[in-house]
Amino acid sequence: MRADARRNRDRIVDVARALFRSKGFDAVSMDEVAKASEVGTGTLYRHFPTKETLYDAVLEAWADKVNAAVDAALDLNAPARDQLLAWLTEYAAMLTAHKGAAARITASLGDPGSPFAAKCETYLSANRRMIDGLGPALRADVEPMQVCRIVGGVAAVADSSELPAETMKGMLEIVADGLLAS
Amino acid sequence: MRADARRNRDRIVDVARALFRSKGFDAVSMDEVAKASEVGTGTLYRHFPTKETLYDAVLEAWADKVNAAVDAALDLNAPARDQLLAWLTEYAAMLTAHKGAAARITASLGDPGSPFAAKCETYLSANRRMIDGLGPALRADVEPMQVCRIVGGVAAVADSSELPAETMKGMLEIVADGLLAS
DNA sequence: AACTATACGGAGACACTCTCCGCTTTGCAA
DNA sequence: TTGCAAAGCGGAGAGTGTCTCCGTATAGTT
Repeated sequence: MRADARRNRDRIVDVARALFRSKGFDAVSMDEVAKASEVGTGTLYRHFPTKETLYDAVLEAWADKVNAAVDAALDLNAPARDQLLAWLTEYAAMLTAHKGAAARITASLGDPGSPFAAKCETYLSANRRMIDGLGPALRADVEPMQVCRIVGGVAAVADSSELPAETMKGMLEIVADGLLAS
Repeated sequence: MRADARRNRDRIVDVARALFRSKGFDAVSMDEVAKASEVGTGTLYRHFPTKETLYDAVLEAWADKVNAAVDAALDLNAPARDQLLAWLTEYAAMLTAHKGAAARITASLGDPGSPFAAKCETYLSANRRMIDGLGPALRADVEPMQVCRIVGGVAAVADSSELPAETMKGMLEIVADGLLAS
């Protein structure tokens, strides 16, 4: 990749990240990203064929954070319920960090053709690790995909309704108790 | 309202219901509704100022069904868990009956200005009745709004990913167990 | 039958995603 | 250094969507 292209690409991602974070995915137009990045729309679309691929690039750094959160929760010297709740809270918080991200990512959970497919894999394996780590404390039949979908759904609602963390906590407690062996 | 206006309005709602049901909210344009209803777009927008108000009119008959479902679940001669699960299943099924409805309705849960505000009230009071009916079988602090949001979130995911009923059932069992007193 | 309030309908304003293609720049090779 | 092909740039505009404006037509009353 030519140096000017590299520079433009990096600047676009930085600018887009700031815009998406402050205004939400839907409220930011590609023209707006192009203008703020001081490139033409053609340049923008050369680097990112669709708006979603741009979003994917913006969210690139998440994978590392996800795995770190699993480790942190499992290392917690606390009952399984607290470990689980810590992870779910962190997981939901990451999903709602960008307005509009939770619904979009969660919706593409079963779709290998989605631009978010790689991120979904990361989430699934993180939940797999969490489930394995907690072992028999959880109900026997729980699947990573189920956790991804339930928490993703709750996070999407919280995101679109802009719920406070406190409200979120109450719902995650219900989900956590449902996931634990009874 | 003039007779021709009444006729047009009714026809628009019928046509729109069929279109939304078969193709989903997002995949149907207002032009398409107007054309299929054999009216101009101006006429369509006179009756329904926004696409969402049209959707609201299309979903008008739901309120009755919701209350009937609560009664049916409470009348069930079965353990509380089964009653709860029956209601949650029915509730989620109604939300996913129209593609795209679950996310839209659930997102407007706290917003009194939404065109779906009346429907949200219906759902909330239905869940209130269910919670009261099940009494101490449920965890003490559960709120109707929490149930609406959690089940709405799960339904929205199931809707967007077109999950089979079986997959849905597994997730609702987790939610139900989380709602029950432990 | 005349008249007026009401309703109709479609052209088009505006916003958005994404494409096409002529022009410019970069980086390599002579 | 200079020339040149490949790579990149940028913006006009195509296509599609929601929604508005306003001249025309019609229902219902007198």
